Amino acid sequence: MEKKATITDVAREVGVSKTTISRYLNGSFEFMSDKTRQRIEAVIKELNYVPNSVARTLKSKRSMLIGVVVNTLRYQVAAQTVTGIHGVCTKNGYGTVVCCSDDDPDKELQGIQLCLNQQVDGLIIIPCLESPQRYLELCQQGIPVVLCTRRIQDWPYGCVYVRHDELITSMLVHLKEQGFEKVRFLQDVNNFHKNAMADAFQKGAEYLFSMPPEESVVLIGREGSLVPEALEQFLLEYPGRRKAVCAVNTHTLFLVLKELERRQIQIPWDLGVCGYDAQGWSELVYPGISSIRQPMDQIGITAGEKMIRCLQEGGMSQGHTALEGTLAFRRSTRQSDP
Amino acid sequence: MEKKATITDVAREVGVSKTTISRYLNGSFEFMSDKTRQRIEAVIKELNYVPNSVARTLKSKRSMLIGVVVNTLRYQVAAQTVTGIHGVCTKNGYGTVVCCSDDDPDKELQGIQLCLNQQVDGLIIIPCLESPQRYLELCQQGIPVVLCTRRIQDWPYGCVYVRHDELITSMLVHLKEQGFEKVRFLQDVNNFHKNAMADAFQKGAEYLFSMPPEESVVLIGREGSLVPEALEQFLLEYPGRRKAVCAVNTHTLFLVLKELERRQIQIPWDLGVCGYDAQGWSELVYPGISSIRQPMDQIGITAGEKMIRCLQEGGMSQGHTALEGTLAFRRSTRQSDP
DNA sequence: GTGAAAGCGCTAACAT
DNA sequence: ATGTTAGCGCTTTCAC
Repeated sequence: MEKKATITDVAREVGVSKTTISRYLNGSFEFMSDKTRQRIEAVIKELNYVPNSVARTLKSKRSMLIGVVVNTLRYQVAAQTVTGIHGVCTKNGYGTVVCCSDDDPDKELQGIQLCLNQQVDGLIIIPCLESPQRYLELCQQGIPVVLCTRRIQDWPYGCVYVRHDELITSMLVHLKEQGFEKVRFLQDVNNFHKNAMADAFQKGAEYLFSMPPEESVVLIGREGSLVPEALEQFLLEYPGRRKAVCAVNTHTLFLVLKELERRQIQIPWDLGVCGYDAQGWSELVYPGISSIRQPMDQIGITAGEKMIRCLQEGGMSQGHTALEGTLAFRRSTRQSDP
Repeated sequence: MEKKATITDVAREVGVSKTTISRYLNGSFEFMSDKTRQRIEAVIKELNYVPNSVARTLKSKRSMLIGVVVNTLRYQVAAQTVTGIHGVCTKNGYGTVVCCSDDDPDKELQGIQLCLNQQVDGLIIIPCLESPQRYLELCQQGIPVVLCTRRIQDWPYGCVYVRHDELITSMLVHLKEQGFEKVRFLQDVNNFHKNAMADAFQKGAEYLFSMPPEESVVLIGREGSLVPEALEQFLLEYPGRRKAVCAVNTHTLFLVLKELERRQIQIPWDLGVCGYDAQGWSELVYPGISSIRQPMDQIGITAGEKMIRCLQEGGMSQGHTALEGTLAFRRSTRQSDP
């Protein structure tokens, strides 16, 4: 367990000052003799020297680290986004510090602070707060921030999101076309992002199905424990009408399908079903479940690229990028043939 | 954009030396007057002072950071493990630096080095190499290492894994009992972990089904592009015999089911199907797919706890923990009733 | 009980 | 082309 070599060791061995070594490390060999350069190169290899980035960060205020604060890693959705971010960062020589907020504002703050404390050069956040204030303050401190996945009003810097309102509206139009008469959105928790989705749903349901807002959305809880009740109730409501539910995320969709199978509800006869699906399994579930899919990895990649760009150019991140999701219409929302 | 307060600011404001503040920060108030302590407390709050952990790390060689190097984040499996690790670390005041190896030994090394460079206090790794050497060297450098998910021979320190051989064997016994006569394991890539699983399958297939090893396993590629061919071939082989396939992971299982649906193959009549499933969707796919499930979050939690413990006690990580996976036998591997 | 002083390993003026 | 010097913000002997 030999001590790791430091810049001093290298300097001594080469016979120059630390400054010269530091210059070499930072790529300013413009005014450096070829001989010195080669000598340094050799000694570094020989001593197996790796610059200590903690010391480097302390002095230079640049850590080559990017902070990533996400709501969760548990589900495919965020994990893939992180994968995308991570890939881009690594490719550009940046490391990542990943924190989870669990959609708790306090935890989010802790995560952000942990990152700041590590002197991250930038922050990519899936925000759990609707108000941009907290994130704006970061920018005022000079830390570039890219927001992703969730859309925040009045955010003047870079962000990447998916147009859920369009996706949801298209799905509603499809349901209408297929002859459904009443619809219900199964929302798990009350956060601004899910609320925005529910909102789009309510608007569409009001316009297309003449449903009052309070009738088109139901909350089923973080773990989806209320899914059975929610379904039971919707099945009893509007007797004789053709009804369809839309699940807010993969997990909810899964629970819905499980419950419907348990109760032997016939899809789409007794009930039409659609929802967000990150994995594609909905395609395989009888009779083929219509789904909404977001390009998660693309969100991550785009967010990462935005961050890298603004880091290279200096300044804040820029530009809102709206990514397209995709809809798959399958037999679970067809009223025609089984 | 006010400058962040430093220990010097606090010391000046309180009217003591940096040393005293440092003592306060490190919790050695034993020899400190109550008055001083309270005064410091107040000033810290007033100045909104947060100790700079980079400086702290540089001096003390402890970063309160744990490095996590996983093969991927793309899939549920690893992402949940990371979630588990992250939760435990955060709870104990540690941050995490996450790196992906993509199962590439070079990238893994890069990840490890990035972590070391950030002076992580410990490393939790899903190893992509079968040989313990690289990981042992870390320990020799004094960095505690916990290996997880994949089992490495001759690893004397802490590790957490699942007994895949038992799970696979049980599944094979089940297949035998259900009257299947030939089986095939669909492996995606050739790494030591997947090979160990394939190995267990081959052993079991030889013993229970009298199949030579080369007949019981087939490689279908990282993206599973060979799934159609593999299935086609297996369906043609052993005419008249009852056959079943077992997929090495969720993605492969998904592809298998998709292809079988496309070809209108009747499960389990034409072919029995089972495999690893991380999400539970297999339950919903007709006719109910038998599955193997690993307790991913538990792996992460256990690994995290092992790390924390050895960090608190000083010394290396200890103990092999084998976690139990779970089997679900469903109609996709029943020969009796549909 | 508290403080002075010497760094940790590196960078960045400012020389030369 | 290269070196001198003064720190970054903190910890840690050792001294009082």
